[in-house]
Amino acid sequence: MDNNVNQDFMRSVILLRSFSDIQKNMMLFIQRNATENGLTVSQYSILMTIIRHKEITQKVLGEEAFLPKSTLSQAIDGLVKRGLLQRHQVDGNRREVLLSTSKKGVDFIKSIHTQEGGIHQIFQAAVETLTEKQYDDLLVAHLQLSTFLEKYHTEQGGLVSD
Amino acid sequence: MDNNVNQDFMRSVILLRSFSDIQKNMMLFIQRNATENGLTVSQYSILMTIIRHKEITQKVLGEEAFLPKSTLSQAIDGLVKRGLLQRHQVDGNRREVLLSTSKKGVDFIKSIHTQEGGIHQIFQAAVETLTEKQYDDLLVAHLQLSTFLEKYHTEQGGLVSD
DNA sequence: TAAAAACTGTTCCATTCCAAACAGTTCGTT
DNA sequence: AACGAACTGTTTGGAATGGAACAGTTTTTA
Repeated sequence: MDNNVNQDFMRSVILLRSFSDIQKNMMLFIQRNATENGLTVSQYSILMTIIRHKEITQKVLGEEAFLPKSTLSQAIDGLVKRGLLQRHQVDGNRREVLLSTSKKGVDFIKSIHTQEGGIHQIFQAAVETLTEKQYDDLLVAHLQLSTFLEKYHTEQGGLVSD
Repeated sequence: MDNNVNQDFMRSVILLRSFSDIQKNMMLFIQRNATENGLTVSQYSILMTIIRHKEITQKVLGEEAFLPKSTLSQAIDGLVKRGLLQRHQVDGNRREVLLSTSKKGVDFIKSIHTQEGGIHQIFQAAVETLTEKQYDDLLVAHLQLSTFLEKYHTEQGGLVSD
């Protein structure tokens, strides 16, 4: 019988939906939160990524934020024009562009973090309903899944030949 | 000291990133999987939602798939033109539209499910790296978070006044 | 040290997305 | 029944997205 096969399949579908539900719920908050602050979701991602680095090249930023370079280039343009980011040239490298947040940018990001009803506030409240153990287990399981998925990407498109 | 406040905040940020990582990894697969089959991501979502119902109205479909009705209307148009979905009128209700999959649609969805290197195949392999307990705990924790987030939505925009 | 290849970022444009305006239908009130 | 409000789905128009072509820079190869 293919009962096992079918059951494995169902387990995967159920978990996929579970992620999907959370993801879409979060996206609604993020989209609203971004729009309220005059940002696109891409720009929001960029800011949240860049804040974790002092400086970062566009290339690395694109990898971390999972954004195609064309989108990145345009989104950054908007942020620079608003004075939230700065572009630098690196000495001895006229190809790569270094990005960093301006004072104004840092303040702006902080204000988003603490915004009433923003994704960060709400998600923090949500996390507080979890026990320590639940939280830790969750991170471990997520990392396990993430690592697996990432491995498949690097195998260029998930095509595995023997 | 606000050490605790800060720590709570960090915990939430870390988990948010953890979800974000998985989400973006999954999106890469889904996007590729959709494009390969000539679908937009919205259309992909629609098909995956509709397959779990025999019939569904556009309104309900929109709620389950978290898609705005304008996007929905156009995405469905494409699917109907490709002969994957059918629109029906309900007797005694000339406003709502009932949607269902055609035979061709069902076959199409099945073929996506079993596609080599598709999100379903890869995610299933990923899920198999989890123990039963990890899997069950994951679902519980997700549901807990999902429920919390959903509650905030219905509170129309997360604004809570006393 | 040329020429070719690879690499980083920009520009272009066709497609997709979604808020808002709209059209038609149903419900509620009088 | 008639009016207005609410509801479901479509159309419209402007913005966001991302693949592909491109421009300039650096590295590799011959």
